[in-house]
This record gives sequence, C-alpha cells and structure tokens, in this order.
Amino acid sequence: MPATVDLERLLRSADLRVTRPRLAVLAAVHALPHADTDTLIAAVRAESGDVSHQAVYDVLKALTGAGLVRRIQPADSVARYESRVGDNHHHVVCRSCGEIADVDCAVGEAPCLTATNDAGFVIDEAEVIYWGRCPRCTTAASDLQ
Amino acid sequence: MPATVDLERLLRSADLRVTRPRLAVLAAVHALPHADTDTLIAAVRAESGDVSHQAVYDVLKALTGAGLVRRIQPADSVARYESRVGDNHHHVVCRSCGEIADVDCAVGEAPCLTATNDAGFVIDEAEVIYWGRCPRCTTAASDLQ
DNA sequence: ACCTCTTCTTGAGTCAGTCAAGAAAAGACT
DNA sequence: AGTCTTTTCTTGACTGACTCAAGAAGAGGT
Repeated sequence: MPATVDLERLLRSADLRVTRPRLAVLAAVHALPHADTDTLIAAVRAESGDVSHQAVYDVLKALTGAGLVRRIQPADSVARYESRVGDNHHHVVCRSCGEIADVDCAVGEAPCLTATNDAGFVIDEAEVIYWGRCPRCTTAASDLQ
Repeated sequence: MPATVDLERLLRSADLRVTRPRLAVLAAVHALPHADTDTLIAAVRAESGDVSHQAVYDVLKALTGAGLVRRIQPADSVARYESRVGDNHHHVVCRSCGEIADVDCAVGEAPCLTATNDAGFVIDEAEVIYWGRCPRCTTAASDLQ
C-alpha cells in the first residue's frame, strides 16, 4: 500500500485538493480492493475519525472522475471500488457469495475486444465480467453431495 | 413477435402456469427489447388493464428463473429485460443516452472467453459489455464542434 | 364442482444513493 | 501572516428501485 506522501502526490497530480477525507478514502480503496461503499466508510472512520457518508460518496465520485479509482458494479451488487486503474483488467464474480477477484486481460489494450457487429456504435471499452464460483463456494457445494 | 399461443406454449414448456399477467409481461418483453421495469409495467397495463407492479416484478423473476427472459443490468442503470436467451450474445451501451444494442458473440459458445488466470474460480459465463456512443449521440457530439 | 397450491393484489418497508444549503477548510494573492 | 475566493464537507431530508408479508383470487388436478 502506498505511503501517505504518495497518495498526496496522486491527488495533486490529478488537480485535486489534498484533504483528510480524500487521503483516508484513497488509502481505504488501496487497502481494501473491491470494497463496497459501506465498508469504505467504516474503514475511513476507523482511521480518520468522523467523516460523513456524503463526504465519502462525493470523494469517491471525484476520485472516479479523475481516474484515480475505478468503480465496478456487477448486477445485483452495490457499487464497489478499486485502485487498480489504467490496465484494463477484468473481474470474476462468485455467483454464490459475491466475492470478486481480478483477472488479467487476455487480449491487450482497451477496448481489448472488437465487436463483430457494432450497430454503428463507437466503442471505447469492453468490460468483461466472468461469472462462476469461487474456490470456497465450489468446495462447499461439492461437500454437500 | 410470437403469437399468444406460442407464448402460452413457452410458459407451459417451462412448467409455469399460464396467466394473463404472465402472457402480458412475456409479450411486452418480446415487443420491447432492453426495456426497464417501468416501461414494461406501462406496456403491460396498456394491453392488459390493471396489473400491480409487484406482479410484474414477480413474473419477471419467475421468467428469469425459468430462462425465458434474460435480465441485464449495466452499471448506473436499472434492471432491463430481453427475450433473446440462450445464444450468449452481448451488449453495447451508449455512455451518453444509455441505449443498448445487441452484439453477437464473436467467439462462440458460453462461457465464450477463458480467463488466463481464473483465481481458482469455476467460470460458467463471460458477460461482455461494450461501452461507447450510439450513432445518434456520436453525431450530436461532432455537431457541437 | 371441488380442493389445493400457486400466483396476484395491496400496502407498508428497506436501503443505496442523491439533493440542497450552510459551515468549514484549502490554496491563491496580496 | 492575513484576507479572499473557491472548493469541499456536514447535516438532514429525500428519492426511487426494489422487496416483504398477508390475505384474496385464480389455475389446474382429481
């Protein structure tokens, strides 16, 4: 996990003011990849005292807009955030427990896949979500038999 | 769009009872691909008189569970439904207006993509969402310049 | 025609996320 | 350093998609 100085530099390089809530949120996203907003709020408060949920929402929106964090939102899940940005990787989601893991992009640069028939759309990104079962849930399911 | 008799057959083949709300919802999903729940509720009521929103939610859940319709939910969008199932096609979503179009799967059968590093997950489906701009929004954006 | 089980209606409730207005803090400029 | 301006944070109310629960209605088997 990057040191506070590095996080400050990150914020400044994105033309964002350096504030306590922003540092705390950025640190929390680095420390807890794929965490949802509630988890992040709890982590921020544990480290940095009282911070309103609204501030965390605002900060996450600002960080997402600046490209410092990435927002992911699989179907039937609340929004989650991660600090790994710019490498066009994908995710695998467990249908049973909702756990998310990173998957490297097999193809290369974004959009990484070209649609055969793009319906006239100008495509800039291909988001891939693999659905399946995590190791723990696979084991648990086969134990039942 | 399939005739009512075909929709009835579809329901029976999935071991679902044939009711007026179910026929109306199924017809609406066929008539309005990628429609959200509100649009479907309006369509159902226009064709079939008063139907509670709860009934439509329940029916959509039953139809989704039976595999007669597919639920799609891009980030920042409410749930949408389509009747094209079983062919593992994908979607392209307009970042500007949210319009959705179908994209045929370039690769083949589900899961259609194999992750290079699957983190131990057992993967059964790869869901691909292409992000970009629809023809109308592309034109509108270049007109501004 | 009846009975049983599933489905539909009604109405209240939940929860992630948003809006709005004022208070506070960051950074710029004397 | 001290002020000023702009951006950010706090507080608290609100929105809207979706869910829960209990009783009424309808479907299909006997």
